[in-house]
Amino acid sequence: MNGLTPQVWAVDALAALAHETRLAVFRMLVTAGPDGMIAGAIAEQTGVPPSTMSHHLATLERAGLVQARRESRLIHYSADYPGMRRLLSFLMQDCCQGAPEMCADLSTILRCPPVQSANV
Amino acid sequence: MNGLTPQVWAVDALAALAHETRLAVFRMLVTAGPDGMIAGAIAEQTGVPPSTMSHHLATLERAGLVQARRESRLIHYSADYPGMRRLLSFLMQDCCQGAPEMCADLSTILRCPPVQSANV
DNA sequence: GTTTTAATTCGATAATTCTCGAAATATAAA
DNA sequence: TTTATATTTCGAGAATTATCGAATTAAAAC
Repeated sequence: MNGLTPQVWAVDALAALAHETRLAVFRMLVTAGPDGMIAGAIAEQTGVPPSTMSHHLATLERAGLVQARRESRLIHYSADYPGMRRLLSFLMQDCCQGAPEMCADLSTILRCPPVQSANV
Repeated sequence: MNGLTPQVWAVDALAALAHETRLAVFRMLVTAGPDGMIAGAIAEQTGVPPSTMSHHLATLERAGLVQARRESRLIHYSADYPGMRRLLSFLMQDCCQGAPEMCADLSTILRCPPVQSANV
């Protein structure tokens, strides 16, 4: 998908989220929804200088966890849902081998509509 | 639970996994099951010197992702299932706000027994 | 007690990541 | 075309993390 093994990609994605500011930004962007937020607002709302924030956003983007979209002078950053889903799915499947002790029932604690499970 | 806010704890846990060697070790320990593996075997199997591995194991333990248990001279490390579950649950609930684009149906791709979902 | 084995801690260096002001780029408005 | 605004890239210092041999601790065997 991007020339990296799943492990290496996962390490990058985990590292991207393993930072107080970047984790906060990702959460903000999830809350902001598909339109996301413009770079300046992200920097301001977190109290981080624009150049520093730019690096953090680039890190998140390289990791496939956020997307940038230019709209005239403004750059909108938004959460990359498939990217995050890929990470969750890696952690549950590859990393945890789907072990029920870690993975079972996680859906039930979410506000996801309960799956009409295709029973085996 | 440990004097840290959930965010700070999550950052530590993510950072612990955001390393090629440590991610590989965690996966090994999940595969090894509840008995885990002794420190020496982990070091040998990954080709990392014991002192280096000791640091990595300590990092994973501090993050609540593995457990150490001494048995005479040997120290067994095993995956901390509740710890990992806490991380997954943080990522899905707090971080992703349970957004279906990221979280829905993740259980269905696992070998978890399908949940007898308590429909609303 | 001494020796042996397993693992950790120490200590010092190397490598990476973080931070942020200054300079550069991109786009639009005047 | 100049000016203004939004953002990034550059560059360099600070901080953190990684690595691993040597020394140390822990437990058992001799």
